[in-house]
Amino acid sequence: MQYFQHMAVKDDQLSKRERQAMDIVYRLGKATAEEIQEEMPDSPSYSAVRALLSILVGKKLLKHTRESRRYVYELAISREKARDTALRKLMRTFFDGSPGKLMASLLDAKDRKLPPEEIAAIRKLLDEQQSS
Amino acid sequence: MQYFQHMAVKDDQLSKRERQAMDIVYRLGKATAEEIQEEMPDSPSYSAVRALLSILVGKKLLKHTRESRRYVYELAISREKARDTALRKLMRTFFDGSPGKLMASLLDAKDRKLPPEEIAAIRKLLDEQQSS
DNA sequence: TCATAAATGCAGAAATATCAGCATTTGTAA
DNA sequence: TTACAAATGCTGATATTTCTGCATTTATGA
Repeated sequence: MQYFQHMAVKDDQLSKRERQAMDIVYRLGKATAEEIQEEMPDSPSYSAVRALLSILVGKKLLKHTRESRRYVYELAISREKARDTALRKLMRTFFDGSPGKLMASLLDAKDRKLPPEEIAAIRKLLDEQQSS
Repeated sequence: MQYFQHMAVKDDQLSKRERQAMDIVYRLGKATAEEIQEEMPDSPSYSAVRALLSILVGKKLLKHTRESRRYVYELAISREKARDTALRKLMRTFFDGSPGKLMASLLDAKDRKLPPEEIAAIRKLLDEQQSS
């Protein structure tokens, strides 16, 4: 297969295993093949994980740097950017693209309890939104 | 393949096309094969889409009901439940599982502006959280 | 009623993803 | 420097996913 040189592959174009691996790197920030293997559901062999990671590097979603004897894999784009993309997608899919609806859903959950200092922090952000 | 009768297949066990289709149904709530076909990236043939949807019905992720001549597909579990699952996963992957961090990120985006009535609604929810 | 258009059901071909195994390279420490 | 352990690179086998094509069923309206 031939990959685009200039643009990362879209999120919904990943195979099952590719997505599983990406989710792990999103969460960990950076990881070795071995760590990723451990985290993957129904852990594939080490060989299989490395093959998979090579594909993701080819797709420009990950980059790897050698650390002494082995590769460490990390995101090719910033975690913040990836996070924002994922957040937007979730909003679009489940909340009609409305951040307000998403927040309402977060606050509505009966089993979630925000610590007071986080509540205070959010109030502050709301003030800023309103005044700007 | 044999599917579990009692439990929906986990989110990270879906193939690329399966996930694309599910995302569309999550967004639309319910849809015909034709609508799903139109929404899918690199729209596959109508036949291919129906084959895919049959698999998802087999996996108990979708259910279909006949409406006059054709099937209409919809979620097997409530949209709200699916939404909550997705939200939790996003929190875990990108926000250390903290709803506060997620909200902060939503409010922090410079390009997003919440309408005043939504801000008010959120303040109200915060009050309730704090008093309960 | 019956011709027709529009949908389904299914079998298996084609494409893609996943994986294992092994030769090779690389770093380490004796 | 050299033996060894630990990693990579790569090829091709296997498994799964994706898709096509066609026979069949179903609703509609002339």
